Amino acid sequence: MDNKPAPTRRERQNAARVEQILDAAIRLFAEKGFHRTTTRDIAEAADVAEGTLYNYFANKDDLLFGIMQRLTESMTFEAMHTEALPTADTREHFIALLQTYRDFQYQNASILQALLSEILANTELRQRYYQQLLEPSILALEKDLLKHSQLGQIRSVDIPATARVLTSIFIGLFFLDVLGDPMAHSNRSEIEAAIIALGYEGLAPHLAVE
Amino acid sequence: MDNKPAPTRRERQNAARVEQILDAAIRLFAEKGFHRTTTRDIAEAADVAEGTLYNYFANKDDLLFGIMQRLTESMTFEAMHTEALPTADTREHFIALLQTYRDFQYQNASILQALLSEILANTELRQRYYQQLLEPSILALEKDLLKHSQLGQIRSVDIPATARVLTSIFIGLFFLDVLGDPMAHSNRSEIEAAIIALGYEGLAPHLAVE
Amino acid sequence: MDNKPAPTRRERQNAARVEQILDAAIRLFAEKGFHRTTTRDIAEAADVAEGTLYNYFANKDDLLFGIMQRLTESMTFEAMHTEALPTADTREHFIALLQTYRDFQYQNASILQALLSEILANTELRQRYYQQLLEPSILALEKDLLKHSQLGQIRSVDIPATARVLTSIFIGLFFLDVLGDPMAHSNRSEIEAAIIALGYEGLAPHLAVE
Amino acid sequence: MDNKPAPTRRERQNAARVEQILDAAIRLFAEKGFHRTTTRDIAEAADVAEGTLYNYFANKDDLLFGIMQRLTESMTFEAMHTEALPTADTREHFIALLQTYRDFQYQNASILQALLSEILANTELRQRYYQQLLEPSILALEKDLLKHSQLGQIRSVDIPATARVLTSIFIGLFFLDVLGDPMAHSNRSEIEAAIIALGYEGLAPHLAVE
DNA sequence: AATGAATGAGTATTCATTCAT
DNA sequence: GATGAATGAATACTCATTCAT
Repeated sequence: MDNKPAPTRRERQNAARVEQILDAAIRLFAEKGFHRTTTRDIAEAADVAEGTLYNYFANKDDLLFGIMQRLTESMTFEAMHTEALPTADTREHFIALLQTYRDFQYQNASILQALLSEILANTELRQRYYQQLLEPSILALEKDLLKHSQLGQIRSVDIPATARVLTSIFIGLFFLDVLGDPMAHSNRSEIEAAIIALGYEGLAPHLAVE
Repeated sequence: MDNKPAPTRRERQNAARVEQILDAAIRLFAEKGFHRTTTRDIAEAADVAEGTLYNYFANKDDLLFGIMQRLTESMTFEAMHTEALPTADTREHFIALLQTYRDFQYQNASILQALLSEILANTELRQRYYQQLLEPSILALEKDLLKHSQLGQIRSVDIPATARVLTSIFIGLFFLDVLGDPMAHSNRSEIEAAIIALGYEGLAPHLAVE
Repeated sequence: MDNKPAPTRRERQNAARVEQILDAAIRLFAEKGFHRTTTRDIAEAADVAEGTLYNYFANKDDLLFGIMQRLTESMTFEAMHTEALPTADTREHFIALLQTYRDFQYQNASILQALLSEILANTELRQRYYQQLLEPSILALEKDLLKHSQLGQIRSVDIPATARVLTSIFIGLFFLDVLGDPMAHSNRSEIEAAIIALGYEGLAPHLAVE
Repeated sequence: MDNKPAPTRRERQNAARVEQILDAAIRLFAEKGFHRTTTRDIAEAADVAEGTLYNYFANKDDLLFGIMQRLTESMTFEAMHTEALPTADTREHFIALLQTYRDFQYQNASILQALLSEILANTELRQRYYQQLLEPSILALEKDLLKHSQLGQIRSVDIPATARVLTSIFIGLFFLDVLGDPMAHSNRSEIEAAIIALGYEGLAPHLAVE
């Protein structure tokens, strides 16, 4: 069934080198930003010679794309599997959804911080990020909302707009965390409770239908 | 009451130069990012000599702080005046609040884009941004929520957490816009309607109390 | 009559810097070749900072073009003025022509050596050299030969071909000199006599018409 | 008489590898020059690994010496055999001599172009070239001129100087060709006729002795 | 205050050469 | 012998900052 040939030793070594270099780059980019990190820094942190970087990445920018690539693969495998989440109880479903996003952010915190700054300043990276990660994520959310809407489990709303709002919450929270907001950093569960309270029950003084 | 002396011609000229330089820097930083913008670029765009920049700003980083300063003043004067917003009808109040944020983002779009990237990568700037802008904004929101909560106009919720969630929405939306999401860019009013629908009424299929 | 404004001090300084840098570059390129000369070498020899080079030349290649430019101007002013040479006695005329070429080569020996190597390897430089220097030189020679031919002072020959042969002699002699041929270096006058003997009287055992 | 043992298969393979590598190097050096050609380029063009180059040549410079060596062997076998040229008619003899030089240049055009640039910039190569190729060539020419002079077939001239002039013509013509002179490239036979007209009969309006 | 030429430390990238496999 | 990944010294070029005018 699996017709990929077993990777040769050389291929395994190559893959290991790529990981080794990306790990170092991610750490340093997250710490001090892309531009303040030199290729020498990366080489030292990865414990290879500077020239070796260029055997695996065409140039410094290409490291960013490599990091993006890793994030994309991470998302494909670990997040967005909303189908696997419990659907019977809608409230539970959204709680599970929140957890999925939170886990994704936690597991990729360094990568996200390493990328975010450059995403804002580098047009090509920005487009790749939107197309490979953000748009698919928004579309998955739309699909999920649509399903629950059709089942009558949520009120009829503007689904694309709502998907944007939810996505904004996740992005904004990550931002708040990076910016050092103590609560965003340490009280994530309370914030998630507030998201549920806000998004599911609403702020209005009302009576939810049982 | 106003004991500032009237600005002299010299002071007015100075202030004009500062604005002229900051305008150029904001435009260029927003366009291509802080690191890809050279002091020569800025000097040319501001129509002054490179050396002149250093008569008004200590160094290149200081331009960022100058931009931050301008943003802070903008916020102090234009946003956060939640007290001035109508309070009688809570729903109307929140709509007005959304407009306030939206106007602030629109009027300062270039500045925000110019700053955001570096805020994520520059520790000192990050801290200033949090202390001067984000924290006051969150606190104002908390105060506002508290007032409406005490008046019984909104349900009892975790106010600090809810303030973070609302702030995240605004930040995240700006992000989506910058990243090129077509809806975040062109259908802001629909998204704001979704925020109200989501945050005020909630997604749950319920009966709002009249 | 001269409507060029007198050069300002700054302009004079600029021109002086350009000369200072070109002098250094010529010397070093002639000594060790273009590729074995670093921009640091040039800066040191010219007694300026490395960055200063780039205030006057776009890049390292541009130094070659600057050197070419100087050679072109040198030729325009000093050589190719065959009209000024005595024409009454044809033999004398050709001797004077030889002297003109020799003087040009001597005065520009370093420049020529600095350029020749790269001319052979750099397509753009090669084309510029041919168009700006070699072709005009060949054409001037053709014109000169034509004049003497029409006056009946030389035999009827294939003028373009003969101009190429004469040009080849001058180029080839320079080459021999650079390559270290002792005679080409030290006995130029004997070689010039041989050129006259060869080219004017010919090798064939004959009787020249009086 | 030939006491070289027959080459073993190993030796033949070695020689073939050397040729394969030199062929690639010559082509690339001629195309883009020594310094703009990387060892990787050469290895790829020769279809061997970069490391393999170093089993046959000590370093990159050594490739130049290898190319020189090939040129020297080419000259030894193909050119300079002036003894074999017809001598009865002197004019015919010089025409045959020109052909010999022309053929040598045509057959070794790539090699010559590959070498010439570096010969001007690399002292050691320059000396080798002079000693192994140019000087022998000049001496052979001197010998030839001396023979014809003693036979009374050419006028009495300064033989070493004349040999230099003739050599210069051949070098200079190659140069003109490389530099893109259309006539030097396409009308070689006319130029050779001009050389004979110039060098044998002379430019002076005279009567050649039959 | 304004200028802009000069500075030189800093940096991404290249590439000849080595050497473990 | 052949390979090609690893190396790291070398280098062209940039750009924030200074300072003489």
